[in-house]
Amino acid sequence: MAEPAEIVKGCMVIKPNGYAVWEVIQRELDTRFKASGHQNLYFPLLIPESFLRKEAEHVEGFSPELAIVTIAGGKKLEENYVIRPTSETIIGHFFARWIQSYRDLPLLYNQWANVMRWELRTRLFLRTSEFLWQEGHTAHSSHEEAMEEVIRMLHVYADVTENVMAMPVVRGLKTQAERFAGALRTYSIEAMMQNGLALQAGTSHDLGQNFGKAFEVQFQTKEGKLDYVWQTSWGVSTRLVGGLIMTHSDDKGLVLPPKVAPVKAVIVPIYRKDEERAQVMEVAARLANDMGGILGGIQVDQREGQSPGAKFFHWERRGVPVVFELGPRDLASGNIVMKRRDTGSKEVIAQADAVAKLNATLETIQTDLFNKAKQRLKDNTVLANSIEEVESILNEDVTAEKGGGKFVMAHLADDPSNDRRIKEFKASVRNIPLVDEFDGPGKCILTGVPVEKRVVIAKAY
RNA sequence: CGGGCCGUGGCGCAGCCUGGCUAGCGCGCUUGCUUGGGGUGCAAGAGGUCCCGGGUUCAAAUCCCGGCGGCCCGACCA
Repeated sequence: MAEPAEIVKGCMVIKPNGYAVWEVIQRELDTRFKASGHQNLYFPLLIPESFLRKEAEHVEGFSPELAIVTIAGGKKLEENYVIRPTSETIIGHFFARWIQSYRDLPLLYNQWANVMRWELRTRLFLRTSEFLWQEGHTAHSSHEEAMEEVIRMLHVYADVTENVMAMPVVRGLKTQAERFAGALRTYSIEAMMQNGLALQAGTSHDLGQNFGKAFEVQFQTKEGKLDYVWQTSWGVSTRLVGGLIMTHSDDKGLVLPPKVAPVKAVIVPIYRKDEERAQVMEVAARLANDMGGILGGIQVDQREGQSPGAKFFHWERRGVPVVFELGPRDLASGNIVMKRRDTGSKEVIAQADAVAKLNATLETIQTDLFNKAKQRLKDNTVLANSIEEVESILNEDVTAEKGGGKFVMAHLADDPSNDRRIKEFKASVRNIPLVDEFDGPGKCILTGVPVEKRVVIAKAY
């Protein structure tokens, strides 16, 4: 059916229409990675359990959700393997062997892979036990350089979510309580879904020298001294597809921004008799070719035995940005009917203008979808100046059946005890935005200590 | 690990309480005709270990016992 995926035993089956969207996102990310000097490589799925234990915080953070292989080849293993929940440890192991000198640095690697985290509660695309992702892993000779990388990749993620997926995000620093297990600092991009809930859409970590020390990744500096490398890691997953769906879709089905839509436009032919069919198909094929053809994401719906109405619904449900209707009436007039998926508006245009109109419309849809999402984010971001206010805003939303979730901006100190207090409201501190769009410094609403800026508090997926 | 619900053609379900004819409905599927500018209509047809095992009974999808599987709600999470 139209659903892009289904779930079995907590794991995801991604169907062609869902996977095609992921492929577009992959391509957009990958070209950006390459452009910033990264290379793809691949590490094993199975990681010796002992590797995990080398970084104390890391193993503590991931233990509860590990899937472990204890038997292989019919025999109990001397040492268990874990199915990778992420690859920092095995990569640390190899970095130690590959890096000797500052001349070997930086190492800028990325891997496209699947990982497994045994979640108790799964949700299609947003939280499944197995998911596809990319994980970037880099090693640097200084903390400054590593931090530049961390921030650079955060912006790469935001670039793709905002400019390709039309999904606006808040870039920021995670609180200490929320950071990646084993990292010094974690940055994230946070998106707001249509119901106002937050979705962590990507993370970028400053690993400091934690893994360098745990795996003895040392290098000789220019000055001839030994030092541990500074590492980063960053990742986004198929969760992005879920975010995309929940950002733009409506009651009729998917709505895909043109830049991620695998199929950008479909021509639905309308005819009664065979000779009409032949004439319509000929023009449809010509127009489709002019518009870019099948490789350009343009299709003619040639299926027999389906009424045009059924075809319209079919493509609408799948989120195709533009659907054309072409029938005998249009052949006579030299026109074609163009319909936008996002607004539902129909326009009769000259066939001669079809290519130009399509391209212009695709661009319009792209920017309209982004602006609409951006406006929603803005409208549902509110200030709070006391913990009571935070609570009441967050609680209001519980009653609102179709959402009403908010990004609550408040001054809050980065202290795990403060995070715990927020958790009582079934919400969390999403991040501390890089750019302060509000009123600057203030006093923590819980402790009164001075803080630089407001943090984002929200309920999240 | 707590609380609730459910296993019946591919999918969604009814039937079960109160046992009894050939196990039914919708969607989907196949074939033919018809229709076609927003889910065409008609006709014919294919498709079933009623989750598994045991028990009660003349008789079990239905009642009893045991098992297995799945879903939803809460605490962990990209």
